[in-house]
Amino acid sequence: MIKKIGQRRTEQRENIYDIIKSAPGPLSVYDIFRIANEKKQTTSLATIYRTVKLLLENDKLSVINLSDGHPRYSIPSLEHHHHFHCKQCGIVIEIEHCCMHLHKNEVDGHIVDTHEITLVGTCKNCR
Amino acid sequence: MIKKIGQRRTEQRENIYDIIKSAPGPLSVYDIFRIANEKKQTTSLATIYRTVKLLLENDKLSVINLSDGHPRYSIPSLEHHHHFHCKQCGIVIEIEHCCMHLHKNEVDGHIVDTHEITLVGTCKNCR
DNA sequence: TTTATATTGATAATGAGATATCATTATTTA
DNA sequence: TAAATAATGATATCTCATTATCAATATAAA
Repeated sequence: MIKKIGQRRTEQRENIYDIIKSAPGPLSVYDIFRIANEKKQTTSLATIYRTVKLLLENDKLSVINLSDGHPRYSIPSLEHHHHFHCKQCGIVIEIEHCCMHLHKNEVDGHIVDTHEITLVGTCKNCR
Repeated sequence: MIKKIGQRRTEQRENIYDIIKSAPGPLSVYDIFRIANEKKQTTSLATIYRTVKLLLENDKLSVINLSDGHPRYSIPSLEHHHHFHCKQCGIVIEIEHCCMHLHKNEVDGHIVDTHEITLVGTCKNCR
């Protein structure tokens, strides 16, 4: 249960936040929409976009961008972690381990074919 | 110089391929457009899109997707490598080293603030 | 050099994600 | 409970990357 989202507490916003919070990994807008429908919760896409934007502006969500072009949102966590992206079903799952375990082709029961690493910072020309 | 792109050899396609080949890292469509303009080469955006698509279909290019939503293209290389993404200027540079060097906050003179790792494969539910 | 046609450039059209609109509904405060 | 107004839902609109169109041009083969 989050303290406050926006100026009024609404069922839709609570539901959206809870869906993101209880997911095993970051969710896209359509993931949230689908899960809400499965739970028989009435939530329009417009409200999901509005709520996600609101949560982002208040630093209550973090974003990751994978290769499929759909940003995914999750509750920010202090722990350093990475993601597993299933090519078959598209699910994204948080991985506790860091890069030193990459030599194994299996993590938490998932088969790892490849990995993508992007270092982010300031290049030597911009220093 | 590439052997053949499409059915006819054109200056525009040669130029586009050369721009990608001589870049320090993968380029977006607009990167290519900008560089072509800087070189006083006449190349329309449509032709860049067409040429990139053509090269992709013939496995002469590989793609990476970063967090800004603009796919970037480079000549495929056999070596396993990763990318450095500058938050300031947006440039993407190939990095020779792999994950075991991530404990350093500097690579090739670039300052590394964070890194993003995505493992790609088949999740245990899809096995 | 001529002919056939692949390619280009300019621009209109498309498509999809995200946002804006606005009447209706729900929430908060008095 | 009533009043004020924030939020929702349905949908129109916007934005922007990408694709399609088509006349003009460039390339390759005869």
